[in-house]
Order: sequence, then structure tokens, then C-alpha cells
Amino acid sequence: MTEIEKTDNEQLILKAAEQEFLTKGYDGARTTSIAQKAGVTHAMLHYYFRTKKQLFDRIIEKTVETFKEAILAALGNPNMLFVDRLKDGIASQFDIMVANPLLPRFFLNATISSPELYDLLYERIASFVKVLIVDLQKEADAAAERGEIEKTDIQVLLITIMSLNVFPFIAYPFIGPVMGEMNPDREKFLAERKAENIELIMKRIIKQ
Amino acid sequence: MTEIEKTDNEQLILKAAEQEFLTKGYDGARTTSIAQKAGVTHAMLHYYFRTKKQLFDRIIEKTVETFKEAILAALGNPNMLFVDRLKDGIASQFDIMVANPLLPRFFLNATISSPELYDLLYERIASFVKVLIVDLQKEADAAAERGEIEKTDIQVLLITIMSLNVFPFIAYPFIGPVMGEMNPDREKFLAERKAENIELIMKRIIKQ
DNA sequence: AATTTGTTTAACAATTTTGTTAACGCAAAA
DNA sequence: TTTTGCGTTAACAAAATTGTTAAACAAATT
Repeated sequence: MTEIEKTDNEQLILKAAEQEFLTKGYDGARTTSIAQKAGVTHAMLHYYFRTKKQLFDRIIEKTVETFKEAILAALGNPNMLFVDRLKDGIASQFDIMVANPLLPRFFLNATISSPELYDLLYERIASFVKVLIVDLQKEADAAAERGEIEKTDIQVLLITIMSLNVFPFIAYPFIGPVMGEMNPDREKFLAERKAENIELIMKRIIKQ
Repeated sequence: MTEIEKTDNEQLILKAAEQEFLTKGYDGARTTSIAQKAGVTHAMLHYYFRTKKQLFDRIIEKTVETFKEAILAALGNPNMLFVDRLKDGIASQFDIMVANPLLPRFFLNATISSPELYDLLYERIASFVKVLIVDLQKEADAAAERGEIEKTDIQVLLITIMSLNVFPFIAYPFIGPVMGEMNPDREKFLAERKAENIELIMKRIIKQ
């Protein structure tokens, strides 16, 4: 075996594990299934990652970065004016969701089997978010002062944005069955949804 | 054992199973754990329900009714005028979520391990929803005609309502860690959220 | 009391899933 | 060439989880 192929097996397992864990969750994932997807014996999986839990932690480690990005995205670009910053932030977050549609479900699920995830999220994400919220709140207050927008609580607003941007991806499998195939075209559905979310927030904060 | 206790065993198992499945999902649930919670041997569980899957189906059967109620609730009371109907519907759905906070997660999770759930949801819920959407769309069109609200697509609106009303419950475990304990008082958080959701929808549809 | 019926228990069996080990192979270094 | 070390395989072991059974039991019916 050449060196490239060697290092590849570890990567193949990681890739297969990501797919397995993201679609089935920790409890539903099977190490044998991961090994099979990766095209290696399941002994190899244990050789490289020892236990299922350690392999899972590697996937968490990798995805938590994207998760963080997704949350921070909503807070927008600090160099833009408040309203534009917000529009841009909402759109950016939505785009990240489009690119990683399995992520929300995965994290919601992960909290069930690994409660220690809370601490990880806190140490990795909370500090950033807290600072940015304070910053954004100041801008919101200033914009409200100038009469551009209504007085707005950024924490409340952030939950609204997350709700609107994240829920459609979590619930996508339900939307068909429950609504009755109203959305044959995923692309179109997502484009409309993105525009609608921005519209909703704007109507909420812009002073009439 | 008295007679009351005897007949109760089946119920005790169902109750324990509901708690286990709702908090841990199908894959994470353990029949031994359910039996233990119910205070019976795990052989009893198999005596009454044969397999884990059959027990799970009983829980699905029970909870799908509440799930249906929750969705229909958002469509409001047909005897009310459009705007009031909507306000009332949003509030009602939110209240159902408060009363059944584990339900959304459970159903999102359940789709992973039982894909046949789609068919169940379709046959149980879709027919109702479809009719009510058509009904509500007519009312919305009429209200828009009268200049009371903006032209509104009810399917889009329904997804918005679900997003706003459901997401906070799914994500509740995250809100603390990520936002940094901004919500020490759950009651207060929920009351504010409910009002905010109604406000958001109203600002979106009411013609200024 | 004897019979029937449904319930309960404890021990066991089967299956699934995860984890381990010893032996083997191969490429690079000594 | 021998050695060293990592990667690989196959077979095995262990653990966890679900499912079964025979026998005991209890309550109601005859």
C-alpha cells in the first residue's frame, strides 16, 4: 500500500461515519454499517478509533464548527448597517442550512445521547455569541433611537431567526406528508422560504 | 397483589414506555429500562406487547393524535374572523406545545427509525389539513380582497407558524448553553415567545 | 374442590452489536 | 537480508439487548 492509500482508510471511515451519524443519530448508527460503507472490515474501525464513542466525538468535533458558523452567520457582518446586516445574516444562515441540511437534526438528536455536548457548545459557542449579541444590541438600540426600526431585543430576534431558518430543514420530511405534496420542487421551496423569512423579520422590526 | 394493581401493569408499562421513547427515541430506548421504570420484570413487557416495535407503535398511535391536534390547532376556529382566527390558532398551538414539549422532538426523531411513519401521518393528518388549508385560503383571499390583510399563501404561512411555535421547544436545551443562561425563568420565556410569535405573524399579514 | 384462564416469575436462549487478539503482510529502515 | 513498525485480516470474545419458555401462581368459574 502506498502512503496515500494508507491515510485514506482513516478518512474513508470518518466520511462514512459522518454520513451514518448524521442520518441515523448516535443510537441508530452501527459501527459495522459504517465500516461497510467505508469499504473496510469493522476491525479497522476499532483499530483507528478504538470505540464508537470516540469516532462519534470526532464527528461532533468536525460538525460543531459548522454549527457555530451557522449560528454566528445570523448575526451578520459587523461592518454593515443594521438592517442590511440583518438581511445579509439571515440569508447567510439560510444558505449554510441549505448546504448542511442534516446538521440541525443531528445536533438536536445528539443532545439525547451525549449530554456533555452542552458543555462543549457552551465553551465553543456561547462566548462568541454573547459578545456579538451585546454588539448587535447596541446597534439595534442606536437604529431604534434614529427611528429606523422598532425597539428590538436581539436575543428574542435571534431565536426568531433560528426558528424560521432552521425549522424547515428539520421538518422537511414532514412537510410533504402533512401538507400533501405541495412542494414538488425543493429548489423553489427553499428560495421562497428564504425570501419569506427575510420579509417576516423586516416587517417585524422596520418602523412603519 | 390486589386486582387494581394487576390490570394496572399494562398501563404502567405504557406510561413508562411513553416516557422512555419520548426522551430517548426509539433507538435509544431500552425495553429493560422501560420495564424497570414500570416496576415489572422485562418478561412482562414482552408478555403484554410482544416486541419493542409493537410497544413503540402503541406510543405512536397515542401521540399521533396530539400531534394532529397540534397541527390543526394552528388553523384556528372556523367560526372566527380571519385575523382573530389566526391569532387564536397560533396561541392554541403554542399552548399545546407547552403542554407537550417533548412531542416535536419525538416525532422528528421517530422518522429516522420508522419511515413508515410517513404513511401514517399522511393518512391521519394530510386529509384534514388539506381541506382546512383550502378553507382558510378562501378566507384569506376574501380578507385580502376587503383590504384587511395582504395577499397570503396559507401553506407558506402555516410553515411559518409551525417554525415559530415548534422550534423553541425542540431547541430549548440549546438556548441556555448557546445564549448563555439568558432565560432563567421558563414561564416568562414562554409567555414572551408566544406573544412575539403572534406579533410576528400579524405584522406580516396585516395591511398597513 | 377442580378447572380454567390469564398473569407472573426466573431462568434461559438468540441476536445484535461492540470490542479484542493473534497472526500475517508489506514497506521502509537498519 | 533482517528487523521494525504499521496496517490488515479473520476469527473470536464480550457485552448488551431483545425475545422465549416452562413452571408457578392467583383469581374467577364450574
